[in-house]
Amino acid sequence: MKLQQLRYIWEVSKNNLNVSATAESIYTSQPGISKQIRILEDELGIPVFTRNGKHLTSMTPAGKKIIDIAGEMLTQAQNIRNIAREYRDESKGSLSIATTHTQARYALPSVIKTFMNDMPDVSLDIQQGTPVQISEMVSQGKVDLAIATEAIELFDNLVMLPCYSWDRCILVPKGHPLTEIKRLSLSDVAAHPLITYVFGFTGRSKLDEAFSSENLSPDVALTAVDADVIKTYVRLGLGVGIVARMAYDENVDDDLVALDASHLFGQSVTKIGIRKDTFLRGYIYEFIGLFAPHLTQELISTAMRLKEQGAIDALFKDIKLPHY
Amino acid sequence: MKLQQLRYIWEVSKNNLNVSATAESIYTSQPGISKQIRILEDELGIPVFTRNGKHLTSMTPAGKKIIDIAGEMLTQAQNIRNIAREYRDESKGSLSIATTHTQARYALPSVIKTFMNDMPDVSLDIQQGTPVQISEMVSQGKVDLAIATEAIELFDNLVMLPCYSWDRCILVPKGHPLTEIKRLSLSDVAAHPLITYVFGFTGRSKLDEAFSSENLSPDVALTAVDADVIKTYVRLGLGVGIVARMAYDENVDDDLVALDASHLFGQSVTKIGIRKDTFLRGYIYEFIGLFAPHLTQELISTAMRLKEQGAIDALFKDIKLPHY
DNA sequence: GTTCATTACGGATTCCGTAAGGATG
DNA sequence: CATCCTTACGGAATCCGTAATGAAC
Repeated sequence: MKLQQLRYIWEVSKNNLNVSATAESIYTSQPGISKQIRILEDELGIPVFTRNGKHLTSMTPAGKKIIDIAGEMLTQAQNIRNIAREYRDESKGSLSIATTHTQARYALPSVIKTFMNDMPDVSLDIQQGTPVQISEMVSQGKVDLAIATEAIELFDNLVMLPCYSWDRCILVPKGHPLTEIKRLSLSDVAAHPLITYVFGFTGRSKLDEAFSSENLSPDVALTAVDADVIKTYVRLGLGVGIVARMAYDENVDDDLVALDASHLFGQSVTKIGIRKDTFLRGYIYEFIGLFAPHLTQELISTAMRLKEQGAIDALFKDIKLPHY
Repeated sequence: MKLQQLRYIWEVSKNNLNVSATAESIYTSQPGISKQIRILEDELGIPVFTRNGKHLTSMTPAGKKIIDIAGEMLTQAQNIRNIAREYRDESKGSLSIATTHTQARYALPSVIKTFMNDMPDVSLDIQQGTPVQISEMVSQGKVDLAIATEAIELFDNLVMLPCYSWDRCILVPKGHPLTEIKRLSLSDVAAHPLITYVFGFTGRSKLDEAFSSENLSPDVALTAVDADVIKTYVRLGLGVGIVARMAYDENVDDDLVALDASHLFGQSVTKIGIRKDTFLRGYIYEFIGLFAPHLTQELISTAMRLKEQGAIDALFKDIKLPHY
């Protein structure tokens, strides 16, 4: 049994059982993969894949289990390489982050500036996507970290670290009737057409919960994936915006008024997602610490270890999160 | 990185960093191991071992971590082989058990007879040792199961499955003064020289606890590792024996009297120990089920998964154990 | 007829053994 | 001087690419 062979069956399983496509994706020859898979199957004495003539049609039950374990072994092999690199040169390496527009635009810039200054030899790579996409990316090991408010909990090979909680505000143009009201109610807001985040984005679910709990069905005139777009349409007078508080900058957005809405909708929590079984380089702890100072290396390591169970829930229950 | 290389560093670490001894133990040449270790270190870019001239003196910090992970990977490789064998021929294979004299002599025979009848193609192998030795053996993967009352809990890579609880009895020759007493007390017993198990064996610790909780320090005249030896000396009139109840057979031991001692000493629980990260063949579940019917495949699998945490304690708290 | 996996084959590499060399205690 | 690891070297096995073959859709 060779690591290479395990890698091949694993890659083939991730490529719809298409050996040719797999060969291309990992830059090797197709017969090479075929051959090695055959050798492995011979050694194990069972087929890993079922074949119809010359096509791979499915995985055998044993094959499924074997491929799962192979995947874990490949992760561990990568961990060994990462440990070696960590000890070889602590400060060099790369860090890839997948996140949403909201984080990339408002929460991350200051953190990234500091990080790039502190760790000049780490190359950073920020990918953007929907919460589900970025969770998937980290789940598959294509990036190191996911930062999002939604969806991370859907992947159970991810450890979820709460970073900070935040509130929403209502954005209206100056002179809008809502600015006259001292303390907004949900029905005040629901009386106007709304402009807010697309479903599945940036805590949108909290909004829906709040309205439906009061049996309100507001007119959502327009949805967008990011606050900049929402602001643009608010400026055009198409409705009132509901965005994360941190998306309002009184210097830049001085033609708009941000009305406090923290009492209307529950707080949302932005989290970091990490694959539970990976070795984390020192500078990754560094980065997380900059983003969420309460997440010490100690705490993160414990969370990774506890992840196997629901036991992890208890770990964060006494932690006071920063609030924005 | 090759699995072979990982195996070499792992084996060397288990052989006091002696490459020659390692080579002998795994039937290969010493330069072969040296070479592969060097190649691995070159690839990783860091030394795994520290060297003083030509002697390996210790593991580097990175090396320690790497060897740990390598050990896990080797276990997983073995799991893959076991899965393959399981699907190839469910009923063939081997099962090795390490246990104590008490189990091998009194608790296991009927189970083993049934098992060998049910699974004629599984070759059984029973090893005997002290509780610590057998726990070590299963911890290192040299046997599949450990069965003992003591010591299993000391190894934290073992899952511990409670099998049955049992009581002790006091063995005396016929006509011994203790047979006159209706309900024995601890001080009654402590008035005579005692013959019982060696420390660290077969629930001996429960005995010590019981006596010391009443501030009694009995005269332990003789200790032995097994009940047969103890019985022999009781027959010679050298003292009263304290043995597991199951060790008294009224047919064979009709020259002795067994006095109930279940109220004097706490119950002991015999457990099975299994390495937490191994794949279990079907017939292993079969065997465990014969030994302890409440241990279903379902329950065992859950226990293995929960082992990572203390969470496992909760799993068995509502299970009613068989009692002997 | 296109897509896809297997078989065939040759060259380069790797692996592993024996033998010799040099350091440690 | 006995023990132990490293280096040197040669034969065997392995790996991986290209080219040809044949089955599936």
